[in-house]
Amino acid sequence: MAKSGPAPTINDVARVAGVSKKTVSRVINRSPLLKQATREKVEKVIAELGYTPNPQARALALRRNFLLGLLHDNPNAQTVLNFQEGVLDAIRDTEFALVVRPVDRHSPAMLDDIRNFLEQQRLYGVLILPPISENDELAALCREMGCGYVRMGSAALDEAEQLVQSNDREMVEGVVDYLVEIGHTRIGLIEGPQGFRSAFERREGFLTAMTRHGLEMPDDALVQGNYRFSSGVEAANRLLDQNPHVTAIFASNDEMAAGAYHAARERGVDIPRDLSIVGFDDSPIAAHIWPPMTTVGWPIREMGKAAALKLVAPDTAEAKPSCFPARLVTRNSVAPPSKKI
Amino acid sequence: MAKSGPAPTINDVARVAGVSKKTVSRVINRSPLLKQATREKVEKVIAELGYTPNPQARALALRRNFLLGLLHDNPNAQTVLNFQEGVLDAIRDTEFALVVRPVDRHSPAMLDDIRNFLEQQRLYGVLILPPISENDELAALCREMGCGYVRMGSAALDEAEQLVQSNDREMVEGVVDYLVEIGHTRIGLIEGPQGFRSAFERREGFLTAMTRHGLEMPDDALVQGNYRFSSGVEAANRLLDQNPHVTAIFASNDEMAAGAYHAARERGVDIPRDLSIVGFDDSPIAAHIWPPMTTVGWPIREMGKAAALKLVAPDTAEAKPSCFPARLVTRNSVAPPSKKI
DNA sequence: TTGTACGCGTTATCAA
DNA sequence: TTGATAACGCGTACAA
Repeated sequence: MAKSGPAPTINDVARVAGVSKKTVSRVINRSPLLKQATREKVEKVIAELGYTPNPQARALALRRNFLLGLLHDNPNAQTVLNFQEGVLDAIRDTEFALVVRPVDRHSPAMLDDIRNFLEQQRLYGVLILPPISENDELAALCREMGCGYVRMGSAALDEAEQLVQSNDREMVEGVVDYLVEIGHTRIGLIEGPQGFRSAFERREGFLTAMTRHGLEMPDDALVQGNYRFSSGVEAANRLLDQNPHVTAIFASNDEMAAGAYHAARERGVDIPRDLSIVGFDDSPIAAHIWPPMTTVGWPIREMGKAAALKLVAPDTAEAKPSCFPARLVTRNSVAPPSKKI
Repeated sequence: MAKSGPAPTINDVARVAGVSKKTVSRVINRSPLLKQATREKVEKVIAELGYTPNPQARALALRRNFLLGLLHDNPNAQTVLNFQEGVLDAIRDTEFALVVRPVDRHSPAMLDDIRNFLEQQRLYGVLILPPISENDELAALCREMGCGYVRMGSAALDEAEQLVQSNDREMVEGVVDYLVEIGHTRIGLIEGPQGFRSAFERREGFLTAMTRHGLEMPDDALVQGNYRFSSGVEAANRLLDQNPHVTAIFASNDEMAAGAYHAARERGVDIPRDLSIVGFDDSPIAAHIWPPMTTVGWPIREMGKAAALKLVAPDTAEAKPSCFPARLVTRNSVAPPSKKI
């Protein structure tokens, strides 16, 4: 280790090693055309001095920062944080750091804001979470600015190099299959808001499976929510107002599913005896609510890690996959329909 | 607005304005010794050209980045994200950006990691969330590195300039007062883990109030958890194993309180008829669980904003307060004790 | 395979 | 009050 004091610079290393600083620079940047002996000599000095390159100087010279940006528009907290953890798994012990940037997709100035942000920060690349990951103009902006990007989504939004996705549609088909298998025929859907690709995919999966099973899907069995708890309450109330009401509900996310729980409780409808509920996300609420909720869980942290690796180490094996299958997490909110209804 | 192309630099501004670049620099940095006319002339050119200083170059010259760091060790997701939102409220439309850095307080290398991080990134300042905000060595490290810092906590961990805190102890006293007022005398406490100042403060508040009311606090009415759901389940089971059991439980956070809900349900203990429960945090689970939970909510987002302002604009009024009182959020998990027990 | 000289865009020193 | 010039630490032509 070096003695404390002003941190050693590339010049110190060059002087001590008896080479030019360009040679040191080559070692740092893994230039292939270097004699092995030189490289080792320099590396030894680097270790002795405890030298690390100054990121600010590099950023200035390269016109590019060793910073990854996380762009998101307020999906649920757990998703953002899990993804963040994954990104940090990927860049741990590297020179990269993560800067977080929430944006407002309803603001007309959003794209300009992001443009300024990218122009200012000169990011190495950005990771974009849904729902703004679905905005193609934003992706185009990144390309135009020469900023790497990876989008996270529920469908094939982009090329594999710029994408981590899950198989929402297929998973929801599986949910319906499961419910039908144990006897449900009247199944309600609480779908997510317009303009969210995840909401679209999940609805399509739902409807596809219903059709495949030859099941009717009356108009009033499909209610739209906005991914918030209260919209789940309202939607479930609409579904339960009918007589007879559906025996099972799939909600497009856990928060709305929790809202459906709430509505059921207020009416004295027992879960799962009188009503089965399945959510999507496997957020903490799903495990903590009573009865524990059956839901679809997606590997968000792994997706975050892979997304970051696509930017900082695109050639590693872990950076290759772009589809991350979700899985059904079976708990206690589903049962066969009771006969009495 | 400027035409697109390479962004204008300070040299462009200087040339067009017919001054030296140092003068432009003085304008940017609000140097007081500038003739008003010169300043206005330069500012006009800056506006015309759409010039903004290059952060990388500034960072290199100043040896300091215009970056705020958020250091946290995995408290709950909602807390981190709310705080983050507050920080971003504070730095919106400024040159600052936020970099997030989760750390592992159990790692022996934590302090070294953070030291490297600070040395590398040359942050303007860091915001530290509990529980690592309680680590005095970490604060000392920041001072040593010349890095501004603000800690968030449940007590007066530091000087007002480096602190945003809530009044946990007092609030929990209020919770006990409330429970006693409506008739509870046997109240259980599920406390947080050792080494968390928040856990300590909340316990002290609890015990102080119990003593003040002349109420007994048997050893088996106090159970320790670790702030996780499952520990809340276990703790509540211990509390409910007793006969007669407590008529009310205060849990040191919502997640454990939700665990207590779970335990109660499994035993057929009705909330709030047979058992009142109060949590702490006002996290989403509190509003979404059944029955909606009475809990203590603290203004995390405001705290985040104030904390950031203490670093970037310490002289503004909003940066002054360091204590942010929590408040009791009354919902439906509390009722007078039923007679039958 | 290695070194020299210069550029990146800003701030700081010190003299005018 | 302003300006010339030298840092800041690293990368890149281009030459050797």
